[in-house]
Amino acid sequence: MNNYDNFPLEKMLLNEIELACKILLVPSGQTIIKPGDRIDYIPLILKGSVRVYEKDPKDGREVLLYYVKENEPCLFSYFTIYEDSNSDCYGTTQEDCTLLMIPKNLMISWQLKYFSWHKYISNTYLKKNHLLIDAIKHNSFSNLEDRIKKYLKENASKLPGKHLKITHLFLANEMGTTRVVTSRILKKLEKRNLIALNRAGIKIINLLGLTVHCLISD
Amino acid sequence: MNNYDNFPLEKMLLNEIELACKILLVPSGQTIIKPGDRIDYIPLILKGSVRVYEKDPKDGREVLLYYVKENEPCLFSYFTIYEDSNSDCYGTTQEDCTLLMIPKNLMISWQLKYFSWHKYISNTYLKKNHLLIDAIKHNSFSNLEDRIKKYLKENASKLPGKHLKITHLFLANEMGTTRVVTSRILKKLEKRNLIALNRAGIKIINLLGLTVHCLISD
DNA sequence: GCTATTGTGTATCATTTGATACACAATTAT
DNA sequence: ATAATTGTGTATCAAATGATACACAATAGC
Repeated sequence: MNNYDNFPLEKMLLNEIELACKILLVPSGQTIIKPGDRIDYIPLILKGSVRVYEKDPKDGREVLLYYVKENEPCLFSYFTIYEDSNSDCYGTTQEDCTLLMIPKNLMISWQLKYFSWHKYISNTYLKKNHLLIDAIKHNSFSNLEDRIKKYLKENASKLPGKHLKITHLFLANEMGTTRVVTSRILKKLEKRNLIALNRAGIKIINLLGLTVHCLISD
Repeated sequence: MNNYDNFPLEKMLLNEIELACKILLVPSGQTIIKPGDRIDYIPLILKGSVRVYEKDPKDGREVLLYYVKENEPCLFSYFTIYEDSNSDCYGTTQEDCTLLMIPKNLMISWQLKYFSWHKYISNTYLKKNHLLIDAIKHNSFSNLEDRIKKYLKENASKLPGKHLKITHLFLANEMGTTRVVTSRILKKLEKRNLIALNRAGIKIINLLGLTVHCLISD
């Protein structure tokens, strides 16, 4: 009946949550946190997703850190629980979001009081940590083309018609590069018949295993 | 009197530690963990430091994730506490190390029983998380030259004579690139009188703020 | 309808990084 | 002492990426 009782948490904790937390509805595209913001509440995403990223001090180019998805707390802000520091990243909703706003001070006491909460938070940590490590590996190991291919595959696989409705600029930001470079690579992929491009987005035709080397030149 | 009582932990917990854990002495350069290894004990570094990194499946090039330093647990292995998965990174001692080996199962119960332990572990998490984020930003934002400069500055500042005793190959691995590229950039820095090179290592002469742009061409 | 904005294609050039090959000096092993 | 190994310098070429500029089509706003 509550929309936040799909967590693996004790009933008592769920009661506490209901008493202490408020629910916030945020439309898509809203920046809910930015560098310098003070954090008093930890948003936990009940519905939707949030993109966490930073910006280059010089040219404003974005660097994607990770996404926070459904039933996950926004740990970018959790970093500030023990010390009273402020955020140094951006968090922008990618869809319409339902956020459970948890008062910061309760987070700690719950960790000690409820094992389920402790485990839940720890696991989210671990997951995000793995994502960060993956990002590092991916940035270091792979060239842009492979990274774009992987991104397209991962994000389009479940979509109807494998059609990703994003712009080249958005993809460029996801990759931490510029629009021109992205368009160039996308065009190259289209010429090889791996994807189809049009103004509505990118349609994935055939992106097989990660390192399928093209034997036919161009 | 114990060499692990410099943690901000309760006396009772320290007693438990003494009862349950063994101390391991590991010489420098030893790989204490590698991909596939099963983890039953969490090493906590009492003395020394451990380099945590992964390797490119293709050409074996290394990617540095972070260092674990004194009084920190090796969280690369902590990832495997809740699930029984294995390591997927390397951990190599950089100096002679004294490790406190903590049985995996105790980690969880202590987190709930001792607030000091919980806080200690959480803070280590947060620190490593920040390091990972820094690594991502640094890989994306900066070119090799800036990254090398930053690395030299950070690592040589406290050394006698600001003299770093590392080889070009080692530095290349730290940067995730090849020896030739590293030598090339180091030579460039030497020509600008920022560093001095010799077989014994790299001596830092003058590496000022990160983005001091050189106005004199070459 | 017309105009402004947004998204895309593409050419050109510079820079960075990577790959390979080779020379040579210092150190270590035998 | 000689040979093997390790560490470094450097030249050459290729590939990837970045920067800039411009054209043009689709869309949105008026």
